[in-house]
Amino acid sequence: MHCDSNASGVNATESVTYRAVEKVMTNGSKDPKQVLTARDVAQLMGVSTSMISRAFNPEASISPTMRKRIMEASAALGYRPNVIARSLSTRSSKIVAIIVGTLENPFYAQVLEKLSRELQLAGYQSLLFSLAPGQDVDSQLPFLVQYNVDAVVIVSASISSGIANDWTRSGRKVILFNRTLPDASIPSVCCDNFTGAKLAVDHFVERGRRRLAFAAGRRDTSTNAERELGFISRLAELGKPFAAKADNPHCSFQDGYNAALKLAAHKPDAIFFANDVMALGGIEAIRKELGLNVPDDIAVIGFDDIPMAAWPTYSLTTIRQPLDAMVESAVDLVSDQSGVDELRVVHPVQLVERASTKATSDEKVP
Amino acid sequence: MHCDSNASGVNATESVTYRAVEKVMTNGSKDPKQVLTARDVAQLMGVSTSMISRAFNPEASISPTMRKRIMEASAALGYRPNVIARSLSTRSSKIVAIIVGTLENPFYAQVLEKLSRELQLAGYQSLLFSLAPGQDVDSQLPFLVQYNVDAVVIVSASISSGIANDWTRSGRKVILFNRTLPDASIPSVCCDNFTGAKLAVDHFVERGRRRLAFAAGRRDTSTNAERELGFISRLAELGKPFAAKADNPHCSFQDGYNAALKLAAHKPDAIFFANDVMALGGIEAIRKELGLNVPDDIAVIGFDDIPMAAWPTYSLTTIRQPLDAMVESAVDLVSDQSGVDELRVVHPVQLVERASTKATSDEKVP
DNA sequence: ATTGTTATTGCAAGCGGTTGCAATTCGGGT
DNA sequence: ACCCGAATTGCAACCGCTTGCAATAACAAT
Repeated sequence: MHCDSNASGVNATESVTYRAVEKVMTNGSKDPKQVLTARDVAQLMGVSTSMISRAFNPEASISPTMRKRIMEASAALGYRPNVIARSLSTRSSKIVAIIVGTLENPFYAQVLEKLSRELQLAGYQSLLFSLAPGQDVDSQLPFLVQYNVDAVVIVSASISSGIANDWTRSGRKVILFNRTLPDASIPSVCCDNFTGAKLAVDHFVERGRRRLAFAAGRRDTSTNAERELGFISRLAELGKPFAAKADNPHCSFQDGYNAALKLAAHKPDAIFFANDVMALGGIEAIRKELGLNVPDDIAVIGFDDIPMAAWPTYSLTTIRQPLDAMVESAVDLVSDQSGVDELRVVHPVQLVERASTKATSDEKVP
Repeated sequence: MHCDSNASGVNATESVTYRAVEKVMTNGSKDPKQVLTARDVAQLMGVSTSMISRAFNPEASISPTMRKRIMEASAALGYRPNVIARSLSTRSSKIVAIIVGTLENPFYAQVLEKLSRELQLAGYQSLLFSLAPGQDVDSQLPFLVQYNVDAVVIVSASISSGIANDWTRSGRKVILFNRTLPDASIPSVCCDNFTGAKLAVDHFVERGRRRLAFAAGRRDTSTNAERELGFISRLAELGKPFAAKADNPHCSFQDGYNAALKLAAHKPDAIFFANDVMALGGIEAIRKELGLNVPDDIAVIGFDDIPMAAWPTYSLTTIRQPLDAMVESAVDLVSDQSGVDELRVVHPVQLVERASTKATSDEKVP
């Protein structure tokens, strides 16, 4: 390989750039899908492909000048290492799978959006798996191994702990978002659902509500269980009676609507919904179906603080999940920066007061 | 490697299964992240890796019996070809990038959910790129080439046609969803925004509305432009006056809210919003801020038909986008089943009548 | 100048599949 | 039994990048 002049490393980026274009052209016409490879760059520069590789690997041993030259040439040529090929040798794809259920609930849409954004900032790309209703997380596992993802973030939906354990043992990371698993030692990031529910109870009680009801979400989610437990135990602590509770299969608007109707039979003056979407449904039912007023007849608190909770029509008091912080934790867990010691990250919540719990003596909301 | 007995290929699946487990075990303990490879299966069965590969490739030449044996063994062993490795030689990763803007608008959350689901059914996985507000599609391109995705579906957001062209020329597919680009020959799937807007006008006019206003969305989206054009041209056809128009930077709830207030100055008796989310914001403003009634004082029509449009409080008449059909088209384009002849797929829309446009003489909505 | 150290670089063997080509096997016809 | 073409299968060379190891270059010390 006598590869003429450029091995001398002339500083003239000019000439390099020119070659670049030329190469791209010839290559491009040969096979349209072909892009620049490390070898192309190596040949152009008169070095070995190893050096190209090392230039892009921060840990690798390579002289600063060489790295600089390569980086500049690559930039000029528009070369970027092929992640797919790289992941074959390194066994790390820099892609993480995000498994979500339905995005109907805006909270999860937000989660997905922020999570993928932050992951990208941390150098990961996200492979999206959205489960059809009733579809199991486990059903997606085969795909995950095919794509050898570095980590799996499971947002919502239940997962059989057995499988999850297998998976963690296989060296991949599994992170539960807004979910926990009782026994298993799977890292998770959640908010403090228990305390959140207590805050709701206290808020109701402080405002003179006496007949509190709870509209539960899906039975099989830890999130729901914790909120329910917080609600009930706080009532017990205060020696207050527990008006009623309704279970719901889907946590949807419609569920909230139905729950409100069902609970109405017990004449509650306050309802705590397992999440905001349900709360909105509940408010609809209370107003349109029962002809009652929120908050005068029935005060309402939700959970999540989705954007719609702030809309004037609903102006829903709710327990806010610290989404940004939670996402940040999740990303940390994925990139493993924080030690593995902290398996369960729990973020504090905050009650956001709006009109749906204005004290009875306050103004009326027409 | 004297790999004892099994080369004889006994039909007893029984024994194969047993070996399977054994193999997984030994392998697993050696390197936890290691999973079964084609060579493992090949060795166990006493065939070459080529055959394993061919068994999984429908086109390949392989005897039916052999394929059957391999498939069964693979199933028993839990082997699945590694897509990453495969894509290195085939240059087709079976992954498609979906680029979305914000998911705040539930319509796009729905699009994303369905699209990824259908793509998966068609054998693709989706790599998600969610753009931060103001971030350009082009900024994501480098990542796309790194992951050599088979196709890119751009949902929302504007894209510079130059880049898009480069990209298509490079052999990858680009598909615009709910967007078109004027000059370029980039395939797109949309609904008939133009006709949709006309339907809205007709609907208003039939119900005796005389002062129609339009609350536009983002200037730089084809979708918005088409809806606006349809609205204005239909009014012109009918010889009706055009009351007013408001532009909005983000298509958000807040934008709709503001637009309604701005338009109120022109005393419209009907407003067509560029999308549902804006329409909901508009209704809020009309009720809470202006103290007016929908539809008695001002009738409202939206566009998209998001789930919330059906909520009792809003009961929004809207132009429904045939989401399922659109997604199906997009998937077809990705998998290239349909010839490339049909570059622009346009789906018909449908007006869904709800309370927000009940004829003035009808009942009042309290 | 010579030798010892250390920092750089190149070589070559993978990573897990795919695929053109040659070798082998299998039927069938005569 | 023998030969021929078609159907199967194995071999080996990639795909684009990483990395252990050996070779070389660079530089300091004697």
